[in-house]
Amino acid sequence: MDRRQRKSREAIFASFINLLSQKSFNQITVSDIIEGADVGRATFYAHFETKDFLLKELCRELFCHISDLAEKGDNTHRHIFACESDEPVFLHLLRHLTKNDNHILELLSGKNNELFLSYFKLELIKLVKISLDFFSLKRTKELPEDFLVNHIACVFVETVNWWIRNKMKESPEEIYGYFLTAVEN
Amino acid sequence: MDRRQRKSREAIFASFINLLSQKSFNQITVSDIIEGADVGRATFYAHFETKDFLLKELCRELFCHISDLAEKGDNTHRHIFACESDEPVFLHLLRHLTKNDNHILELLSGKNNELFLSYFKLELIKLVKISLDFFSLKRTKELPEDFLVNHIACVFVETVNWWIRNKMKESPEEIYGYFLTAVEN
DNA sequence: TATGTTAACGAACACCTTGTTCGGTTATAT
DNA sequence: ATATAACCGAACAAGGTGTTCGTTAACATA
Repeated sequence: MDRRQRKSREAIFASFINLLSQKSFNQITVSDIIEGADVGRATFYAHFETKDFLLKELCRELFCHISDLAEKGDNTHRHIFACESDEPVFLHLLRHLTKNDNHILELLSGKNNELFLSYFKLELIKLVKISLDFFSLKRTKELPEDFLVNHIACVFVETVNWWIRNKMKESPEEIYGYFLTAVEN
Repeated sequence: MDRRQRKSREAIFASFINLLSQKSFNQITVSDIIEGADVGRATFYAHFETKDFLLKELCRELFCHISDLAEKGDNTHRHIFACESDEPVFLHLLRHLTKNDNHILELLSGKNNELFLSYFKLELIKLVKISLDFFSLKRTKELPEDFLVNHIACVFVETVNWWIRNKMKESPEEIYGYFLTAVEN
């Protein structure tokens, strides 16, 4: 990809992420974004069809890591990134959060967290569906499977949300413990 | 309140609710609303400061019932409405949903469900906080209290969400059972 | 029934945001 | 060195926002 393209694209993303931690998505205008990115109006529209598409692209980049995990489909996994661990996927995700790749913490705790949490949940559902056996729940049989999948994904998302809201004082391991307890493993 | 005021106000709400089940909130314009309500532009702004305030008012009206429950604070309750029952609050709420007061089902299942679910959750947290003793959880002590409150409220909201998404085939009692199982009571 | 008040009407308005266009300029790849 | 392709910046129409104001009609009260 042309260096100019890359630069513009990244400047737009950076400006967008920056604005997302200040204003709500609806209040952010394209003019705000291009001003922050120091990029011409036409350039913005050359890269992204609309503001909504920009958001979608951002989410895709943010959560592609989870999607990768989901495609692997094993509980202890190895993937593209540097991390080559054998710990459970969900603990692994929590550990990733502490690194704050791509400013994901700002996004998940900012004014628009609902927005990103719902994307987060969508990806998680795929992941849970695959690693369902990992959860040796006592009462798996009492609940419909898709109810259970949805339930587990929600509990994880909300656990993460709670963690971030409370300044992430706890360690990934502790939070992982909370998650397992809450989901009754 | 002046009958004219009431009529305008209700026409605006009705038009708004109708639009909410078709378009996403951002795409709905004030012009759409006043056209549907058959009301002058100036009239709209005499009633509501902006479109966002209209949304807030709507949520307030929708969930005031839950707030009332929360203020009572007892598990088996009696309140302003016709229903004078002694069943658990959460089962009671589920039963309310089947009546679809104020088109709440359309709102909780439409394109903007995230919007209303988050308001729903806010109110529920108050309710859960008060009726926490009702949940005689085995491991209450293992988790921070506010984590637990948040957790229970989320599980209820997501149970409701799942129920509605799946066309509400189950009875309120069944869903209540799912909820208790999921939250491990 | 008569009267003062209050809300709705509707048209106009200034202002802002969106998404597009176009000619000229500059960086990039080979 | 040259062709390509991205960027700039200014301008544009279209459409949404929130306000204003004179006029009309419904309401409450007596």
